[in-house]
Amino acid sequence: MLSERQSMILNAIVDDYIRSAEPVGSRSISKRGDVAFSPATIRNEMADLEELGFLEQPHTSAGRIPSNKGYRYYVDHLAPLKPLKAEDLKLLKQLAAEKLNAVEEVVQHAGTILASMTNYTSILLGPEMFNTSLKHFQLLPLNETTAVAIIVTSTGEVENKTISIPSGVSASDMERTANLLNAKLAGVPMHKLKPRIYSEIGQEIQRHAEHYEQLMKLLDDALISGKDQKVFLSGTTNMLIQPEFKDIGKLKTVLDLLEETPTLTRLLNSEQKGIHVRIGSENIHQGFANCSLITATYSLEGESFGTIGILGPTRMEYAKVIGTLDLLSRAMSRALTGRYGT
Amino acid sequence: MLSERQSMILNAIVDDYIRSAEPVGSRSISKRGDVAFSPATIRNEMADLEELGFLEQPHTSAGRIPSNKGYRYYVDHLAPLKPLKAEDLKLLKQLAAEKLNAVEEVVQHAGTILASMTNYTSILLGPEMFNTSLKHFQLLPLNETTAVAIIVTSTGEVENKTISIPSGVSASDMERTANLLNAKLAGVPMHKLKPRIYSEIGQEIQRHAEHYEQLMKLLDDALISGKDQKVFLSGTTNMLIQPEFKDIGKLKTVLDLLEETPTLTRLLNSEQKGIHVRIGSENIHQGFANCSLITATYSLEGESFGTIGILGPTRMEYAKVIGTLDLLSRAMSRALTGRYGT
DNA sequence: GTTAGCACTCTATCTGAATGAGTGCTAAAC
DNA sequence: GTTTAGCACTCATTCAGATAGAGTGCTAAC
Repeated sequence: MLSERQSMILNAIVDDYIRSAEPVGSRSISKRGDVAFSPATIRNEMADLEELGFLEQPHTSAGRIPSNKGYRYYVDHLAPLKPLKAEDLKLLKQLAAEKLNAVEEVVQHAGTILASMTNYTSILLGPEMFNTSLKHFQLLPLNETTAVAIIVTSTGEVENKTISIPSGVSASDMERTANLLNAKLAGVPMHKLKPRIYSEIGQEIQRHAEHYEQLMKLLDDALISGKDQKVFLSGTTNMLIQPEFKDIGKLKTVLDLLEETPTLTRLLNSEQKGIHVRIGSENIHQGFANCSLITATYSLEGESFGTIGILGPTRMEYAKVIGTLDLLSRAMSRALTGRYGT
Repeated sequence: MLSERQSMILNAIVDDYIRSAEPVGSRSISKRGDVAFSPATIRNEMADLEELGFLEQPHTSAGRIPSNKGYRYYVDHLAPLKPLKAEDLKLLKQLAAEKLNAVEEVVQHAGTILASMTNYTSILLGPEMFNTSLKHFQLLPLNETTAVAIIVTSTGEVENKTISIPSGVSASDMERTANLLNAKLAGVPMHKLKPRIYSEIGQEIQRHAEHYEQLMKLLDDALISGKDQKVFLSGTTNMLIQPEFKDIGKLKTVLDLLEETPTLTRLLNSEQKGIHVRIGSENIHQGFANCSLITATYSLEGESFGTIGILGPTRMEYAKVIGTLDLLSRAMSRALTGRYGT
């Protein structure tokens, strides 16, 4: 492992580089004050750190920049969790104070705040269906051929889907079916809905209405929606101000990826509870090779509920972002539990 | 006005510049073939055109580039409506063929196609509330303090809003109120909803339920939503490939503006029926000074319904975009009328 | 009215020199 | 043995000057 002094030097280099985005030289480290050795000594250590893979050198006569391994060490061992600035705390309090009714509004607003606090891009995943249950189901015919299916969840999320009515199915058939679902399945977790329909409701439908097959087909269509978590993006243009993305090509790669909702969902969903940091190539998608992603989960009454992420260049203000994310995820959990807890 | 020959030369210059993004010289015009004069003659005409304000010169020894006035003349007089390429037509047909139920899906999909066909950014405005009517209204209590209000329009759009229940209002109060609205106001145009509530429903509520004031307040809250048209963006990253936006500063100005939904709504809504071209400073917002916006409207049974826009640099392929937009707006109108027409 | 010819202008590109930040090594100091 | 001063060396960046090339405007000839 690294010696005390090596740690200090690595820490100083990462810190400086995060601020300046320029290779860090031995002299500037020596002058910082927190590493009281001469440039020559620091140079020797830097050579060692490079050999160990924690640092890289763009070219022979340049300073050093952290490698992914270097960032990883920095994050795992050193990052001192600075307390947030007063003005940032005020922004966070604002979230709690605002009178937001719908979960989606809370999530959306949290994303905006996060992006403006960090100057990076925020990616938030809305509530997982997994943890909400059915509040109300409705089938509303629009004309002879199409109808709208509306699902309301326990958290007040409304999903809707326009479907075509299978031939032969009447308005009263649909009404009866919807009533049946509400009577039998209100309160059932969303992810258990389909199995329950097949096991219980099917027979009931068969008894009460004609066109069993068609009605089941219709329900199948109606319940496909809402499967996917909603993705909220904020601060995408913050990517533009990062010097590592002054190259339009790299920028486009990242921005294009940010438009792909499924990619984002996959990216954020792969984390368990708590705060996680993925640095550069540790990211699943290789288009994010120059980026780091820090994620946290928020919850409703202890049940993990959704994910918050901050995407920025690998040269990211880890300490600040981790601190912010930690506070914000707690604030969100509190806000939601206060509103929708039993 | 311009002479025949001046027109030809202006046309050639704009055409060349749209392709190359580089100032156009007299020699290259002469070599194109369609203006059979020597460079010297063309130079004389170019000097005149510059004096008249149709052309600009970046510096003394460079070629000419079109001014906004030049583009305007090009668009108004010259742009020959080229027939679309076969592959593009196929893409358009695809839109008609796809089985899309909801209006929003049609709009969204049209935007994607448009962006990929033109390589610019598409901005589409969803249906105007103005032209849809109420299909169904519902109030669903979530717990003691909050409820979800759901509005379904004649086109199958579902708007929902979570609201807090004024104290004293009971579930049965809400149910009765919702039933009343459905009975009395189904089929009423959305924009007439509020006036009708005040004039007719108010008294009814007063007769049937307690807490008149609170219920009216609740309805007021519930109907605020859905006021704004939805904005669909596609191909924002196409801005990055335009050489005029290799300057990150300019790029950020435009991309930031694209995130401001109200600005976009205002921008697109200011047009009457048909196709319109706004060039550079003709745009309302001065952040779009380097851009041109081409808009078209789509309709349902002749009633103007929403707007489609293409945003690109002033150096835009006007002929192609206008042609595409014309076809697409017709295709959308057809698709919608086929599905939701009476 | 049109065009060839030519001087002139201005940008972009290349070259080479100077600058300076930073390293690695060696030898002396602690 | 550890630390540091000193020095030669490397490499990117910057700047000035030279050059090439694209394009113009003007004049005079056709």
